[in-house]
Amino acid sequence: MLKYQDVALRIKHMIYQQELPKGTQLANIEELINQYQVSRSTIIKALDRLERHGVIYQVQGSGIFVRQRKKSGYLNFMESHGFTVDLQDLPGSSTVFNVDIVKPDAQVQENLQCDADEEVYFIKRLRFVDGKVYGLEQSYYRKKLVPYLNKEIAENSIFSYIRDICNINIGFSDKYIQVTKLDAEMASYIGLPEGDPALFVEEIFYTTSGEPFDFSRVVYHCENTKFCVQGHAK
Amino acid sequence: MLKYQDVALRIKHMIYQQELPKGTQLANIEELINQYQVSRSTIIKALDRLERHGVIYQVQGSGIFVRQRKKSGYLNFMESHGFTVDLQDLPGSSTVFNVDIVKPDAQVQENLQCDADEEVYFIKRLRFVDGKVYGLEQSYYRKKLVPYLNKEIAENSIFSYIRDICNINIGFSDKYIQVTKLDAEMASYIGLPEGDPALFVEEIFYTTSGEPFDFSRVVYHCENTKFCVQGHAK
DNA sequence: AAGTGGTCTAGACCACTTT
DNA sequence: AAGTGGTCTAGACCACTTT
Repeated sequence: MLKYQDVALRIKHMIYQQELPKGTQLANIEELINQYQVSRSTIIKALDRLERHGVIYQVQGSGIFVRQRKKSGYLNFMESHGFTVDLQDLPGSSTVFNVDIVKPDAQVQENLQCDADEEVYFIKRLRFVDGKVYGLEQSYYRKKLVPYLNKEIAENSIFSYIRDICNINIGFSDKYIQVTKLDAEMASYIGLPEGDPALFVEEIFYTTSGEPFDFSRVVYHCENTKFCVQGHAK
Repeated sequence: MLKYQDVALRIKHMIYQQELPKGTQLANIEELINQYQVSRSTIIKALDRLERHGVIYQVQGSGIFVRQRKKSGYLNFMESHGFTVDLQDLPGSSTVFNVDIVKPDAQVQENLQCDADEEVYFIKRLRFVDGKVYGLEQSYYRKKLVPYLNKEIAENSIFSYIRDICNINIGFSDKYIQVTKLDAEMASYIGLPEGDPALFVEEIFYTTSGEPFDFSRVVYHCENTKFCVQGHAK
């Protein structure tokens, strides 16, 4: 584990375990250097990370402060699929309908940057958080990069499997977001009336080396899913 | 202007002006050090910024590459209000209905962390991008921090005014996102049928020193606004 | 083995806020 | 004037990929 990651984690845990309220000032940089026995740059890198994740904010000339935690009941929009996992994660599960090997249609080809004859896994599953439906996911994985998948894996976390078993490093993603009305089929899966509003997100996931390995479409249940994004001008 | 900001901008401009396609490899770090005559750390900080903004991706041991640009027709969700402005910005305008000084109700008090007797500006405006309605915005600004506002300012960019004239440094924000159905009033403003789906975003903006100065609610036109988020695991 | 990005350090100096 | 975070440098060494 890298030093700056370790320091960032320890500071984050300290804030959450002690339940420091928003606005609480932390020790200054000199003190943090002594506490963690690392260089100034390493402390600054750790603090930068925490700032970008909405844990703290730094004020030049003044100090380092605890930021307000997101209101409860909202999912973290940036971490909703695969990226760094939060501390207070809610329990999730899935009902899997399909795990098929198919040929990609034109749209999937374009998003996964692959040919018509390259095989891809197609998985359709209903996802639950805390016992409630939160969305219907339909995703395509390139077999070339994810050679094996089955129902059991899809019932748990596909992303942990991809990371830990396939040794794929997840690098970045492009998310495309819009709002739609549920059609009859979607409505029946989600358990809401046809025509109800829904958030529709298409996302392409890339490995750290820039290869797309997953294209997914998710329709979110409009009542059970609300999101939060803690942004930063930096 | 700071060196790393300058270097980041110059690299970004270079990529966009030369229209380098995705996957194009840039010069390596040693060469960049020579080209821009700054230290290794400054180059790395500049590249980090570009990576987080979705312009490039770096692969350890391999190189620095141009990332795919977001598909056209999608607004940048992270920069949709106040933060760094993109190059290819579309022209925006607003129709302003109210610029009133009011006392905050309970919810506004909570979000702006202020008392019931503190005065706030209440502004209601319909926003257009590229000639099309994209949302109805209702926002509250603390008079203590933004002492003066009028219709003319609200017809243009309130955030540029706040930054450049009020000398407020915009630091970070909390966004809360959900999907709803338009009620009769919203529908008439937006120009869509009642009951149509809409994205509803509440956002609290803070100064760099952590004071909330703006609480806003925006209802987005579901057909005219689609968003993109280019995320990164870092 | 050579090339490329990433981490980490010590230290000088700058920018901004608080006393 | 003192305190606090931010920038920038030169350089050693590590991790990973390509040749």
